[in-house]
Amino acid sequence: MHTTGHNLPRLLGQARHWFEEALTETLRRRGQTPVSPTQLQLFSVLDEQGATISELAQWMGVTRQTTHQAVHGLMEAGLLERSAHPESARRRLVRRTPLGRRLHREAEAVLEELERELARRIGSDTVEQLRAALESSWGEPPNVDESGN
Amino acid sequence: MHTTGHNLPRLLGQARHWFEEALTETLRRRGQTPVSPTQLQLFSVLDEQGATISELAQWMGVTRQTTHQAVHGLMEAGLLERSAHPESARRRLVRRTPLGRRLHREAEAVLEELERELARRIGSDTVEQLRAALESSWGEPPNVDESGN
DNA sequence: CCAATGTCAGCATAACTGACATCA
DNA sequence: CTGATGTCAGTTGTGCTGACATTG
Repeated sequence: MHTTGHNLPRLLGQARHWFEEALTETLRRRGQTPVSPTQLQLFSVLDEQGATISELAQWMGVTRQTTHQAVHGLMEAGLLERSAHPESARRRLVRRTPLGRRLHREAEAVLEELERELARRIGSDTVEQLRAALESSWGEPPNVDESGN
Repeated sequence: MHTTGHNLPRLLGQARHWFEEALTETLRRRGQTPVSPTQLQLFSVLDEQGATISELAQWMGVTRQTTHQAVHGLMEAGLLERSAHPESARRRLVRRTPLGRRLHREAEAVLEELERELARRIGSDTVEQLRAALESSWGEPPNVDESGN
């Protein structure tokens, strides 16, 4: 693996890749509708009540335009639908279709199974510590320089 | 932040983004030669002895072609150079130029400082546990299904 | 008029596949 | 000849910015 032991961002990237590789490969082998990592991420931030494109964009940390195109792709795949927003005419509510809900549940289940498998390999306490560290409030990315920091 | 608390891959992605954002922004503000995240990754896997493109590709987990184009960009920026390989004429050794070595050292220093800052925010023991979890041997991405697993 | 929202169009980057020349 | 290596070319996906219509 050539793990130098150093370089935290690279280790984080590899870990994320481990999950995404296993998840998309599993869904693919089950013959599920193909979804990109980005689309899966959008899926995971969407709750049952639905949300607007702008809200989704904020939660994902990307632009409205990027979100728009991801939503568009998922609508074409029949996994999302838009309906009128109850509070305003210029907002549209994005929600999962029944098919989308099925895929979402399946993906969540796979992720949970992956986490259990990981716990079997490196220990459940290690996984818990990993999760705890990642869920801590890291705050904004700092400036290392003399300024504010 | 809308952290649902769940979804490990997303948490991993955010954490990696925290580092990369801070690193590239810091280097940019210092007026360093602009380098993309991919190029920084290539830099971090390259050791002092140099390596061939194929080796770099394996270490990064991408194709030879992708690696080739990243190396090409870094050569144009004057950060890498190629020399003849001592063992074979068809292989070329990729190495850092003196300028490249400077940038590499600087980036490493920034990453270390970022890790210290993170320790200040979430606790040094938490960071140590994070690193320990990531450095554990996760093995190959598993198949969740009935097959081999 | 102003601000937020959604949309369309175009661009940049970085990954991929395919094809091919070279050389041990 | 075969396989590994490096390279060139083309394609795709995904992010971005800019511009704009709509609406509260």
